[in-house]
Amino acid sequence: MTADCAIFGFSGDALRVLLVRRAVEPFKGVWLLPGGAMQPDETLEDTATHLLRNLVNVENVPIHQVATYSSPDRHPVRRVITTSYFALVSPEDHDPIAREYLDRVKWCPVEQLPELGFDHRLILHDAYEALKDELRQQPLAFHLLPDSFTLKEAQEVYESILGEELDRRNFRRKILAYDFLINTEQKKPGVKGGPELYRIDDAKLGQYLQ
Amino acid sequence: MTADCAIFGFSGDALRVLLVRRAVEPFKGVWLLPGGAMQPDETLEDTATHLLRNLVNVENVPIHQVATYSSPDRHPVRRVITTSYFALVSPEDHDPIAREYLDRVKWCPVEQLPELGFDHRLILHDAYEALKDELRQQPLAFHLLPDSFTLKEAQEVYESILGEELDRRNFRRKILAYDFLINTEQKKPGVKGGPELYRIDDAKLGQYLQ
DNA sequence: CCAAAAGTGTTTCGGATACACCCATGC
DNA sequence: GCATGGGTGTATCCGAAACACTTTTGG
Repeated sequence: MTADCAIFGFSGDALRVLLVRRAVEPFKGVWLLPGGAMQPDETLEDTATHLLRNLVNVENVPIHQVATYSSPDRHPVRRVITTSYFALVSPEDHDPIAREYLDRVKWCPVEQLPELGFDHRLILHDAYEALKDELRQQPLAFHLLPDSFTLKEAQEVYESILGEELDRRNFRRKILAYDFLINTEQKKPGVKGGPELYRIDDAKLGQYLQ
Repeated sequence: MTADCAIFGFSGDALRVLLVRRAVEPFKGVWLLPGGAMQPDETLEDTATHLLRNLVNVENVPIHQVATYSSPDRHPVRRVITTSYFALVSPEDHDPIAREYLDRVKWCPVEQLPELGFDHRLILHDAYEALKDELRQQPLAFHLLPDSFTLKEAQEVYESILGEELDRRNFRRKILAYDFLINTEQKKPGVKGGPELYRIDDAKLGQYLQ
């Protein structure tokens, strides 16, 4: 029993997902989603949370269960049932660390995926769809932004995740309708137009999540 | 590793869910959702499908995965991870059969649930929410109806599942917008108003499912 | 005939979309 | 000063919801 995690990150340009490369057989040299075996006294959520801590060194990032995959032949050697999760983090937080049975770790743009081992292509596809569904229903991407940010930057996060362009004015109205956005009354220097900087009221944002 | 299944049935009056009562310890005499252990060469979907065949003798009923529960203490004796599914069947198809470690099986109205063992109250709650979400998005309840039926009967199925009353005219327009409903040009006798009977084009209905 | 239920069409509302103008800044 | 981007408001569209009248049938 394992937990596989699609760790999505936004780095300022494109949405990326963390991939690892196995250093041991089977599937040596093949790219995979990071995964870990569930330990005797932990939940699958614990397992996924440990992955996040070990690979990208983040704590308290919400994880979302997606689905469970149980085909008997999905792993060529032994029976492995896996439950998938997704999480959203900022890649800058920490460089991913290759360790144990992995020899490489990389942030891969979701539009330029290599071949993935096992059934991880399917798992990633399902996780990405779940991420988009969630983002359309609740504002779960604001922890990717710096302490203060412009609405343009927030919009770029949304567009990168959803993979589509959004109307600037409609996006603005939609997220300003929330009350967790606080106008700092300051303008971001060095940018034409002088965009206003906003920050998040964490307590109020939390009310919209989950 | 087990699969637990919330088997929902519509019997003409209210939405019901199939509950079983354990005949052995632990939790002897306690009501539960039916569940089964995954066998070595089957998927969890297979396990859930076998439950449906053994308990209510139906085949080819679509099942929907809901979530996986892995808390170490959810089962008092040993570690059991379970993946939940829901399915929609017609209770008239077959009387449920008590066998093996069960001494009773019943169709229980979802509004009058007894105490459930383990964490099955939570599992059932999640499954019911998933059922409602799915029904709002796709017409997955028409196999509960007889070969020919009135729109009123179809509406009652929807209302029982969703637990809310629907506007007759809006409901009518919404489902007539689909092209899988065929007017048989016959009227149902014995009912005031002389409602028209419809039947389903299975091939076209299938296009809207999944 | 009359009560009850079925068939039909219109209005309204809210959210989402599309779109145009003015203002602020960097160069 | 001018090109680029930011801030603001309005018209439109679409699906959902609310709603009233006529027709058909059983009693």
